[in-house]
Amino acid sequence: MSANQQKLLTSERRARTTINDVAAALNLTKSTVSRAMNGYADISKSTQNRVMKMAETMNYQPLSHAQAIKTGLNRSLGLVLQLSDHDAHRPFLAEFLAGVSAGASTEGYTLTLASADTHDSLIASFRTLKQDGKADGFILPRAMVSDPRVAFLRKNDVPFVLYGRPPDASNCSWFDIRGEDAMRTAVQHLADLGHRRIGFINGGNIYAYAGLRRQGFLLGMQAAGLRVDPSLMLEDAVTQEDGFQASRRLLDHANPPTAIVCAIDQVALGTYRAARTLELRIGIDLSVTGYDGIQAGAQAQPPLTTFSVDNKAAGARLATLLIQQIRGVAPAELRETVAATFQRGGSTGPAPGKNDHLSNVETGGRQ
Amino acid sequence: MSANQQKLLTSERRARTTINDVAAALNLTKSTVSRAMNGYADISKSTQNRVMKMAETMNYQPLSHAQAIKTGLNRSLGLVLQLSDHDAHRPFLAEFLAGVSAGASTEGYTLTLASADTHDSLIASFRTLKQDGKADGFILPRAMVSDPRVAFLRKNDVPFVLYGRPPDASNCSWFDIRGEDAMRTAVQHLADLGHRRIGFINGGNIYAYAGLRRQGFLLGMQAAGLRVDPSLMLEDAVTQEDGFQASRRLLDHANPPTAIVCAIDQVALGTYRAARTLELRIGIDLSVTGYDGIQAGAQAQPPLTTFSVDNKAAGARLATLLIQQIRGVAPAELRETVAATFQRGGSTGPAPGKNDHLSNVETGGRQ
DNA sequence: TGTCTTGCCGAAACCGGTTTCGCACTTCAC
DNA sequence: GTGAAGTGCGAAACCGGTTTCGGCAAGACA
Repeated sequence: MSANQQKLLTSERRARTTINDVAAALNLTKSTVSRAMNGYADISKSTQNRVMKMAETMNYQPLSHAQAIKTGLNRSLGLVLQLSDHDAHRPFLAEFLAGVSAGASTEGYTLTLASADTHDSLIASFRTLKQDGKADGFILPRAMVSDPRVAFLRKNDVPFVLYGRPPDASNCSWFDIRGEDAMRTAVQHLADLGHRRIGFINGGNIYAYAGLRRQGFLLGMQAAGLRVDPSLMLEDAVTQEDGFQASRRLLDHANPPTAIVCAIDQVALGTYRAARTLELRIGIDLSVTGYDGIQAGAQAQPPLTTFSVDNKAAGARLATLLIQQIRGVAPAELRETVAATFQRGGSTGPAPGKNDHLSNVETGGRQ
Repeated sequence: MSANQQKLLTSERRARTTINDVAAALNLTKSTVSRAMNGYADISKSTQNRVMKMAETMNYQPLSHAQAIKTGLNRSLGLVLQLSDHDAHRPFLAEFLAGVSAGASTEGYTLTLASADTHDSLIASFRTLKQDGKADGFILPRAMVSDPRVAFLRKNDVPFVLYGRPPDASNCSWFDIRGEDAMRTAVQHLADLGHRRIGFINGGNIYAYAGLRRQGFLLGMQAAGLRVDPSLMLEDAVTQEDGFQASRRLLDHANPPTAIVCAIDQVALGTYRAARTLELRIGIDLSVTGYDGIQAGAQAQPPLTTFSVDNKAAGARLATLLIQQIRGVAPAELRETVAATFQRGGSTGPAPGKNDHLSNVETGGRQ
């Protein structure tokens, strides 16, 4: 390469400042600079400060893949999309990914994305991503009850953080929204409105959240002093169509509920459809609550009473938890939950019925 | 490190086979192996074959970040999400990203994701991603008419591929769906059904597709021999609410259209709402077409006549185009378009009106 | 004053690749 | 038979970091 070309490179590609540049500027060797930046004990506090300051002013940041060749760590977080996931996941994806990458970038990390459609390719994705040093650890959206990703990563000692709380918590770190509290609050809210027969349509049974939300519903019923009718509790509804079918079953019940608690907004929208086919007015003849805070719920008529979830913030927290774990913090110490935000819409109203003095005159009970 | 620990590492972390292993197995030096794998001319065909075969059987693949330290290329594609993007983008994101990462992985590449909310952070994302060697090139979703990303990347000689065709095509490669053909087909379809007054609601003006689709609409009108009424052409509608407002304006027209061509499904759903408020029956009193093929359109009553787009395939193609460009193919040679798939729903029907012998008896014209 | 720590840093090896350079060996022309 | 050109590979430098090792100087202790 000619001197001219060299010069061109330096100016045009605005050559990065390397560790050598920093070392030269301080009259130190690069080994000293390296150890100073990594906080080795055998570097004096004063030189460490000098190095740090100089790195700051020279805008020096070590090249992650140059470090990776020796350390094996690339400063990048992995995330594998599963296309088989039901649609409820989709609307959040943009916010969630934005949150993850934002959280990662505040610590100098980046996000590496892969996708898988089959079960085998799922595990293979994790394997190659880790082996090729493309990811130092993984974020696992949608914790499942029996999670093959967890099994694989745990076995291979790869750091990971779950979005959700699995039943087998050993050596896991996680972030989650307390969906169970939301379900409990939903029941409370409905009970306060005078409802006594409350149905429940749970989400996907393979996911960890389903068990929690069922429990939350039961706790709410108990706290409100209401009897639980097992025939009013349905499981495993993840789409709007599922919600429609399940709602029809509940509403066709000999003694139908006056309110339905749904574990997922999409399902609640299915309840809207079911109510429409029966000419029941949502919020008057039938109350419904959801969970997730999707946009379609807010746009529905009437707006859905639900619990909104900040998926962007969740992604950001997951990223920082994972980074801490990669840096050595024990997984069991990295567990966090936050509450969902109750969002009252028009889909919940006073319980209808003859013995309800609150009910509107024109709102007769049905049958 | 003790010999024991060394052994442990080797067995447990299933040490990768390195270039040295391959060289040793063949009694060659690693420099020869490297040049053989990279197709240097000064390596004989026979040794190249031997090396390739051995690499295959030993399952050797060079560590991308080890190469990157010398070459600057990391075998990873960059993609920066813009949260400000309107919602129409969201439902496709999962498929699109899955397509990109799938396309990338077939060539041994991975996908690096970043996000930005402000304009400044957008360009900054590109800059740092490239400077830190986290991305060899970029995929730019949603080409804009005046695209700051393009300006920046072009100036800095960073490879990129657009999803969409910008007006200033110089030195750009792209993949796109021919939305203009779809608009033309939509008009043709409506004209065949007897419609003569056809409105048009275009999408976001900042995006490159808007100009193309408008042109397609006009071509369709011309081909059908229909007069274009400028007051029936509206612009810049990207949300359902936009579509509602625009549709109301069209339907409140003194001489309203009997059909509306929408450049976006979300907007078409807004037309549904507008029609409902005027008690117009979609597909009977008013025909509507969309574009995108979102799920909500298929679920609407009646199902939306639209043009569906395979975003997963698009993502995959974009990835391979970008990889080719990174490998040296000239950008101008990497341009591809495909057609959208016409999907007839119930939202388009015979034109209503007194002089239409096809119209159902009970379907009177309005006014 | 001599020796033994201790603190602090430089020298050099190393990570897994790429790339330049030069040398030995053939091939060909004369 | 000799020189020149061309072929095919090894040796070694290099990329930008990390990590081990060793040594010097200052202080501690006897």
